[in-house]
Amino acid sequence: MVEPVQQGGRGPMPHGHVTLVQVARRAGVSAQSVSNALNNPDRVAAETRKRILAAVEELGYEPNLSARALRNRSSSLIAFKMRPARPDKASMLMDDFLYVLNASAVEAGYHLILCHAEDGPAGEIKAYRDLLKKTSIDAFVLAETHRNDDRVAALRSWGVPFASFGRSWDGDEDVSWVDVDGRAGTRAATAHVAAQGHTRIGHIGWLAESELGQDRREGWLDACRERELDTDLQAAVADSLENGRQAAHRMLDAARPATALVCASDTLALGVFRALHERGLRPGVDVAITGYDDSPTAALVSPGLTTLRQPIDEVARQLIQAVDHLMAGDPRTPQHLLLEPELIVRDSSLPGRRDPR
Amino acid sequence: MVEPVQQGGRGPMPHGHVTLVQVARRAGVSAQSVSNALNNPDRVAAETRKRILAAVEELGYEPNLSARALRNRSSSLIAFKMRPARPDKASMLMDDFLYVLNASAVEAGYHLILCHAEDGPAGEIKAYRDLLKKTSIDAFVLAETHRNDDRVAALRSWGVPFASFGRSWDGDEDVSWVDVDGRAGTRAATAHVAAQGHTRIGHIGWLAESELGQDRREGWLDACRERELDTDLQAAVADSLENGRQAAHRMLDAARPATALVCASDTLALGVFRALHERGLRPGVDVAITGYDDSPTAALVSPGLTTLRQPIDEVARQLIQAVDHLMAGDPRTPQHLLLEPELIVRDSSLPGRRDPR
DNA sequence: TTTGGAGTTTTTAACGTTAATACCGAGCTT
DNA sequence: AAGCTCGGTATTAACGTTAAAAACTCCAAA
Repeated sequence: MVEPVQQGGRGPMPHGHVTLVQVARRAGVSAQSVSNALNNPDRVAAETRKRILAAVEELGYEPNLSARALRNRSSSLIAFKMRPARPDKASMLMDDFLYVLNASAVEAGYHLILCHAEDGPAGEIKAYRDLLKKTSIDAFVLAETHRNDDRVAALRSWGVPFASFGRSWDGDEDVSWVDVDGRAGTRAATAHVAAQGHTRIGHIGWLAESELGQDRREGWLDACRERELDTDLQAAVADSLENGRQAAHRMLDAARPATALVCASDTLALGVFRALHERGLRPGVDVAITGYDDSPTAALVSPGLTTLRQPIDEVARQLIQAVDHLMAGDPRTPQHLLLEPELIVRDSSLPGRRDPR
Repeated sequence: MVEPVQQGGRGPMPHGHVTLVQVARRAGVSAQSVSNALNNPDRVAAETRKRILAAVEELGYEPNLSARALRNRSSSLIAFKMRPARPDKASMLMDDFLYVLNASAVEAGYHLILCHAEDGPAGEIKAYRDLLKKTSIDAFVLAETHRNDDRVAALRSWGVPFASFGRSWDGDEDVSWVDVDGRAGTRAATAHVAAQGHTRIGHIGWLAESELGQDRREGWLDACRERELDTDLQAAVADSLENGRQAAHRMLDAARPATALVCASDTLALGVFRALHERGLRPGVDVAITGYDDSPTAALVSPGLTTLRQPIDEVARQLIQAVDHLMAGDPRTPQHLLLEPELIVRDSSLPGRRDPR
């Protein structure tokens, strides 16, 4: 594919692909020695190695991954499956996550290949299997694990290394995962509004089936209990703007209405914004609001939305490190890593200063 | 990598990878005949072919892509480079684009592999080159092309098929591209607010260097001229919330202030929201606003932001089709395809109905 | 002088696939 | 009957790499 290129200056650029054999000829050794010089440096004499590396440099040699994959059954590919973007959601940072995941993968000497599956969990497993059949994949990265995740079972039964963004909710110690402490995050958000003097703090969270939602709810409960505040204002709904809006109306219509609403997502929080808008109330000034995720939207709305920023960059980096360790047979694996989200305070939770202009 | 799996029911699932030779043995033919049965059906007798396909089915054979890549110098991989997500921007739909790009790629028998480059344009080209050196890539998909794009020159000089999201601004007819008609979109948005009776319509657009920004500005100019409206209210700024905010203040402070603002991005439009918020004015009711992109945020803010939705799903599909055609040596290539964005009308551009509740 | 390594390098073979070629028999032509 | 074409199939070789084994060199120990 790569044709003769006038790369301008800087050494001769030979045409076509440079192979081991060409490097070997140049250095006056066998192909195997070149391979060894690169992969098992201690097997070649220092002097020879220097000569070989010079030749590698000079010819701009890069090992061919297909050949290597064929021979070694390891492709230096890490697979990841994206979800379809739901239009309603406040953009899930997938974007950024994927970028860093890829960057980290490349840095560690891998490449990211995307996986695609049409339908539900069974389809996803089939997709993994098909991918494995046709091109050896070194490892998988999973996202959004849930209780009794079939994907985990499948990958494990195939003996393929993987790490998941999302802890193993069924307490399976044998899985490498990285996750964000939603409970601590929500507790921090709740503590923050409590510190503003609020005592009627409602929580708009996800359905009870959602482990993630339950985790976040616990944080709110923790903070309320620590302060002996009421915990009667809570909603468990599916994640959508409309549900957030309706839940907010309910909590503001209550006999003793909420003065602050802690939400399990930015999407829900923006639903609260809408409800306030409809009632002629002002976010922050009249009712304190916090979201979760620090989606791009949170920074862009007026007033800005107080929210929790997940360290997704770090999550991505650690996931790659985790699979890398797994592949290297690191004895300290499996790794478990629970990261803290960061509270980003904006005007939606602050009573004061309006119209800075 | 794939270990013995109890797949439960449905035929014997042999362990390890199934190879051509195994299928051949099962069907009582040579390996080459199996290969032909799959790749050159007309070279084998119908009867034999049937027997072979049965064996393929039965054993669940999938050709090994590494071996194929090695032999054919074609990997069925399509490479795409993501940009880092800019925090300030209203999420660029990359998410969705990438999802559909991958889905289409898989549907067409390819896989998407992500590319990573640290620094600017030179780094990107180097990344492409490195990738090509180590694993044959069938094609590239580029995004955000600009005038005199070095990447285009490089890929062409290497003879690698590629298609770009973004027309060839320098009028190079020899490139396959898919793009969205920003001019038509902005014209439609401007016409829409004009139809609401606005006559002082300002435009907040991007810097003149940006071909994309210039294209969108033309649409606004078109619509204004068609109606003989003033075109004195315009700003050319970098894409950020803050710039949008400042530009809006300027246009509202003018001797004859704007009553409607057509923006080149949702990010800028949200800057306008903020400016109005600071002035105690209401989007839609007091000043009509339109954005561009239909980012998730546009639907979530209150009031909803009128904006232009790019058919990115279609763009992604067409890009894959374009590279597919290129690889197939389709004589109708290169393809050029200019798609129309869709105006999404929300309350930010409508005077009436407040507080539906 | 032989033996035995240790250290270094080369040779061989294989990973799974497919283009190119060789082979084979049936049906033609001359 | 010899020669030819042709549809169908099998054989060979090669893509670039690396594990495994073989070979060679040098030197210390027996």
